[in-house]
Formats: sequence, C-alpha cells, structure tokens
Amino acid sequence: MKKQKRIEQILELLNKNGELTVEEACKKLSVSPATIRRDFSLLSEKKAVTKSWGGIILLSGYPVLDSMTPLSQRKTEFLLEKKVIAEKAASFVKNGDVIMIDGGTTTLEMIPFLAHLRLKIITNSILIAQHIDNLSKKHDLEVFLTGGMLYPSSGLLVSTQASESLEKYHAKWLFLSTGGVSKKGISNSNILVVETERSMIKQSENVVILADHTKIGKNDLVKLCDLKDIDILITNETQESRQILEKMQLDKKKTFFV
Amino acid sequence: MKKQKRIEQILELLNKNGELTVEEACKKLSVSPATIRRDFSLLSEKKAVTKSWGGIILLSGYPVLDSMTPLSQRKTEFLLEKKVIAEKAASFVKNGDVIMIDGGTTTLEMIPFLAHLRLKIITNSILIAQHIDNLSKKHDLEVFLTGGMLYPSSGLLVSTQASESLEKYHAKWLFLSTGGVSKKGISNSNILVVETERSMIKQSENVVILADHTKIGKNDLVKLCDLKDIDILITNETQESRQILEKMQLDKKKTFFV
DNA sequence: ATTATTATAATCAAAAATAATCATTTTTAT
DNA sequence: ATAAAAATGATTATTTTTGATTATAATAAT
Repeated sequence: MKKQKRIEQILELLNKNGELTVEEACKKLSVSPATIRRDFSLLSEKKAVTKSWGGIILLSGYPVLDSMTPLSQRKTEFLLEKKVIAEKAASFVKNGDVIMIDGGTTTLEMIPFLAHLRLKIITNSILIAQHIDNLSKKHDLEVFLTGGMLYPSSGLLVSTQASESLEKYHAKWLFLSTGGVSKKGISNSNILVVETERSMIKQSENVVILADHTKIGKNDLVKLCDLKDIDILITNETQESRQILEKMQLDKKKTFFV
Repeated sequence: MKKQKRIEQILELLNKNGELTVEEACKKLSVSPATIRRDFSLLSEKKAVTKSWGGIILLSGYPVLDSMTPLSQRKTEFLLEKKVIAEKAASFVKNGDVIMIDGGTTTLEMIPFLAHLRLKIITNSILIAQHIDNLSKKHDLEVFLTGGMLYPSSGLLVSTQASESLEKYHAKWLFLSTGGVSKKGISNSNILVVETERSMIKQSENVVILADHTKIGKNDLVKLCDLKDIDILITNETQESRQILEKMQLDKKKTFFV
C-alpha cells in the first residue's frame, strides 16, 4: 500500500472513533509499528492529530489536511443532533417563502429538508449557496448571495458591502447559527460576522436560532442580540441544557426541544 | 499511443480515484515506468497534480464541491492547455495588484499560479472564491465576491446587484473567460453573465482574455465587446487557430501564444 | 519507591521508487 | 526522402521508505 493512501485510511479510521491505537492501525493496514508511528508523527506535525501514549486522537475542530478530508466530512461532531435541529427549523418554511440562512454547520444541515420547496434563499455563506446549487436540481430554489469580503477559512462574507447588500432584501424567516445562548443574549465568535448577522436580523420578520446543547448557557466573544430579539429557539434536549434554559425563563412558546 | 492522448487518460484515471500509482498507470496504458514518471512530472509542473512517492494525487485544495459531486464530473478536457494559458495570464500580475477574475474553467486554473502573491481579488464566481480560500493558507490573498443571484449550476453570480457591487471596485487587471473570439468580437453563452462581465470591464484598466484554441473563430450567443476593447489575448497555438487569428488582424503585441 | 511491562525513539540495512543518462525508435519538418 | 527533433525504454546511481533491532522513556504493578 502506498503511503498517501495509507495516511488517508488512517484519517478515516480516526474519524470513525476519534482515536486510533498503533496496534489497531498496524493490523488494519498490514504494516509494521515503526511505519505507523512515522505516519502518526507526520500527522501530528501537520497539526491534524495529537499524539497520546499508545496512539493518536483527533484534534477536534481542527481543519484536517484539506487534500484528504473534504469539508463535508469535517465537522461531524454531534452531527445527528444538528440534523434533527435543522429538520425542525426547516419545518417552519412554506412554499413561496423568502428566507435568510446564516452560515454555520447546523444551518447547513437544513438544506436537504428545504430542497423540495419553491423558495428564495438569501445567505452570507458560499458553502450554503453551493450546497443548495448542488442539491436543488430542479432549480426551484433561487439563491441570493450577499457580496463582500470572504472571511478566511469560513466561507462567510463580511464587510459593509455584505451588510449594505442585505438592505435590498426582506425575508419572512431568518435562520441563525450561534456560538452561545445565555441569559445575556445570543453571541458569536467573530465581530465581522456578527455585523452581517445584525443586518440580517433587521431585514427579517421572524428570527430563528439553531443551537445544539453545547451552546446553551455559553457566552461567545461578541454579543449579537438580546434574547427578546429572537422569535424561536431550537435546541436538542439534554438534562443539563434543559435546566439552564429553564433558569433563563424564555417564553415557552418560543422554545422547541427536539 | 500518442502523448497527448495518454496524458488525458491519466487525468481521467486520476479523476476516478483521486490518486494514481505509477504501477497502475503502467499497466493500464501499456508503457514503461519511465514514461509514466515523465508524464507525472509534467502534470505536476503544470500544477495539475501533486506528486507523492509511488504515484500522484489530485492537486490539494481544488474546489471539491461536496461529497455528492463525483470527481469524475470535473472537466479535464484540454486541461493542460488551459493550465498553460492560465500560467501565462498569471505572469502579468505583480505583488500588491488588485485584480478581477471572471468565473470559468480556464480562469480557475490561474489560482495556483497566484497563490504565492499578495493580492486583492474580486470575482463573480463562488468556485474561484473557494479555491483561493483553500489554496492560500497564509491569507495574503483577499477575496471579494460580488453579491447577487447565483446562476444555477455555474457557480456564477448575476443580476443588477452583482453589477452594482462591482462599481465599488477598481482593478488593474481583469481576466475574462470566453465562449468565442472572432472578428466580430468576444462573446459568451449567457446574457446575465455577460452583463456582469461588462461591469467588470468598466472597472478595469487592462482586459485580458483567456481562450483555448476551441474558442478561436467562434461566435457564442451573446456579444460581450469588440476586439478593440480588449488589451491582451492569450491562447494556445494550433495550426488552425493561428491561421484564423491572423485573418482577424489583431495587434501582434496584444496576442500571446503559449 | 522500585521493578516489571509496555510504548516510543533512534539506528541501520534491505527493499522500493525515482532521477539521470544514453541508445533506440518514432515523429516532425523541410 | 532525409535530417533534425522529440519521445521512449533500458540501465544505473541515488533517494526514499520500510521493518527489524536496540536503547530509552513512560506507565503500571508491587
């Protein structure tokens, strides 16, 4: 087996379990421990994995070598939860609606659930735009992209141009991804992105937040808006997240657990 | 088997699996390892592939749309010719320039040849934007995307919004892909795309046309501009295309054969 | 804390792949 | 038809990769 192929398989095995032992890799790939160790070291140098005694673990959230791992395979953490949240969010949308979709791993999962509808979709994410284009073969989904500067490694458009171009649109629904939901409000990690999101809020009738349980009770770097500014919160239920949310005293009609 | 044909087959085999070993290529194409290695080196020089011990793999960072789009659908026709044209076009660009890049299969190939520079790039193509984002790890390339409606299955942004947003930029160079180059002028297949391209022309100091030999002497559906409106034409030389171009009496200094 | 066990790192020789060279064949131009 | 140029395959030297061996370091057991 060639080296390149082997490295790819190692990453695949790693993606499945989040960790991989030298022994296991040896057996599955039929090479000596020495070779596996060299491969692990190489991956560790490139910051794709962290080494631990006995094997390697996935450095979560880190963009693994691009050539090997397509973006679609990358952020698989809590993917199932995200899909369920996304499906619920998509259920609000009706034929003929105009909607805005903020860029994010959870909002991206909405697309398959929207593909059968006739919609106009406005987004600040080239990944979402592309995903829609790929999935909607009948072209019943019209996609409008905000212009602006592409924020590196995120696929998101930012800058005043992005905000200004949004002023030309009105939407019935806005679906927002988020970095944190707490009593203090909704927050995200990047100020430039938040500015674009604020413009989206201004132009939308109903603001829907998609937040998996890891986001509940968290505050991210930049505040986006207050809790009162949002219309619907969709999240997945865990004991912890439910408790925190109850303390936040959100309107029950506003919150959906899936 | 002819060299040209063989190179094409290599790219096809590569597209099927994303990688190709010397051994495998030898067997399938019935030539010696030495020849295959020479072919691989050539492709690697043209930035079509990256070499690895034992074989070659697709150039990392190529805009993989998502897992649903099979690699085999990617255009490899005349890829090498396009690469050479793209390399020549990129050679005009200097550090610090502001450039516009129109969306197209040939202009897309310019990106690897620009990745080492410090540039601001304005484009109407989400594929080009994404490719730059993937390839430019140091983020010395700033990407600005026009807004607007995403024209289905093309990755191109169109509509008045796209045109209007372009009015905010000025560029030293504009690199245009094209559907046809003839005595009657430059033409393209889609009227909406052409309108965006006209706005790009207005905002640029130097207009460069990238056209492989199949485009020479052809007229596509929509006229974009006259020959006098362009500053540089880059094309690959074939007996036929050279003859046609000579009849067109273009300024010799304007035309570059590669 | 000390020893036993196991994992890793370093070193080296064998195997595999590549690059360089050159003679031969094929293609191209005149 | 002939000479020049380009491409090919075989040969050889060089480089990379690999697995085995041995020494070192980390964990586990007593």
